[in-house]
Amino acid sequence: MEKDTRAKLLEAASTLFAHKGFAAVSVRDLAQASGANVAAVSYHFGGKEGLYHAMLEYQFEPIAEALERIKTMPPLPPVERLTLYASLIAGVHQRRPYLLRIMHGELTSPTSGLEAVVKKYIPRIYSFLHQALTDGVAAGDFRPDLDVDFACISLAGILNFYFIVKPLARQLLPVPDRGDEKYVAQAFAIYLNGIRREKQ
Amino acid sequence: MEKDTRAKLLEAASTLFAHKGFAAVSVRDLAQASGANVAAVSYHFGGKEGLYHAMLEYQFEPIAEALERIKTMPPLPPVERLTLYASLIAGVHQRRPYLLRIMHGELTSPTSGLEAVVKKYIPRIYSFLHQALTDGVAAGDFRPDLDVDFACISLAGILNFYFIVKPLARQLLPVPDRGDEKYVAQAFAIYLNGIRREKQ
DNA sequence: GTCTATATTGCGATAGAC
DNA sequence: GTCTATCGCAATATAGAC
Repeated sequence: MEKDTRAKLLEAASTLFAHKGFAAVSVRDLAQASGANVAAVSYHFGGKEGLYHAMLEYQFEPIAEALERIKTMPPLPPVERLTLYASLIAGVHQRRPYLLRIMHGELTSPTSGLEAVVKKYIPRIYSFLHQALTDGVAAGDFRPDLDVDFACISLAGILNFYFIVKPLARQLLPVPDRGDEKYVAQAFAIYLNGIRREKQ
Repeated sequence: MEKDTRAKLLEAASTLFAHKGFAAVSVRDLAQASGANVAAVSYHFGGKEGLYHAMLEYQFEPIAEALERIKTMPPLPPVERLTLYASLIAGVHQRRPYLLRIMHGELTSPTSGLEAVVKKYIPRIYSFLHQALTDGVAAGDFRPDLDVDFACISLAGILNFYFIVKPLARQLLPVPDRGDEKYVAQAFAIYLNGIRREKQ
């Protein structure tokens, strides 16, 4: 029980911060949920904020890995790149079920973690989408009048939103669980179909 | 300066809660931002939570009005109903620029306000979309294999996400401001084009 | 590395003067 | 209806024993 107090705190921090936000979670909550002592947070992470930032880095780990992997890949055709993004979102959500909630928590209610961690990753994801869409327009795959900046936001929105509302959707709305892949498949199909150049 | 202390508190509560979330805003913050006294929050709203709920109701006012208006309207064709929803989102955002942020704050980090206020409105909006999509599939406007539950989430996602990230997009990403209507027009076009039945 | 005990600060709420 | 002063409590953080 020595070294993995850190891991248990990161785990507890992920679920608690994801569900209630930074300000609504106390160090005592974290200690209790993880089975650690209150002092452990300061000892291992230098305080609540340090734990929060470490948790953010932990959550973004699969994103960072994926971005590195993509950099070493041979360039794909635009549609394949967008498809890769869609499957990336779904895949990352399997490994880090709270990442999207946490990230959007940072977007709606920014804390110091936005500057410290989140701002490192968002622009890189955005650039990837932007480039794919720009290339796709140039190649004639997508509508020539497409506003690429807006189209990036649309893709992120149509995919991310599902994972954010999913926990509450099942309690608020009559949405049966038919699987994340099914949602992503249909949403991405709608999007891709929507930005494609009209067949003449 | 008698009666409108209430209004000033509601105004300050809207911006502060929208930007930082319920837990991160103190009664002292609210008093200072509104020019009111700390005791005014308890006097007028029975406490911080009461003010928060009143603010939520105030934010949902345009939604409530719109839902009432729609109930008295003759039934529209499915595509028109979706179009109405899209323009409703844009129009409401003009009157209540913080509504979508606040609502999604409640979705990612639920407080008592979710049960008390938000849960009244979400299912009614969802039903409206669900019915329009179901009718559209039945009428042959939309793809017959469309999963209507998922398609509701997709439409909300593609539209709402923009308004949520807008404030930060301008600081994080190279997205120039080309107007909300332009975003909504393109995003809705993508969505509608995406769910339409393939021309044979 | 872990724990208890404690220092300090800030919180929400309200009693009571005006 | 507004304000000051204050109560009681919970927050983060840490000193020091183990």
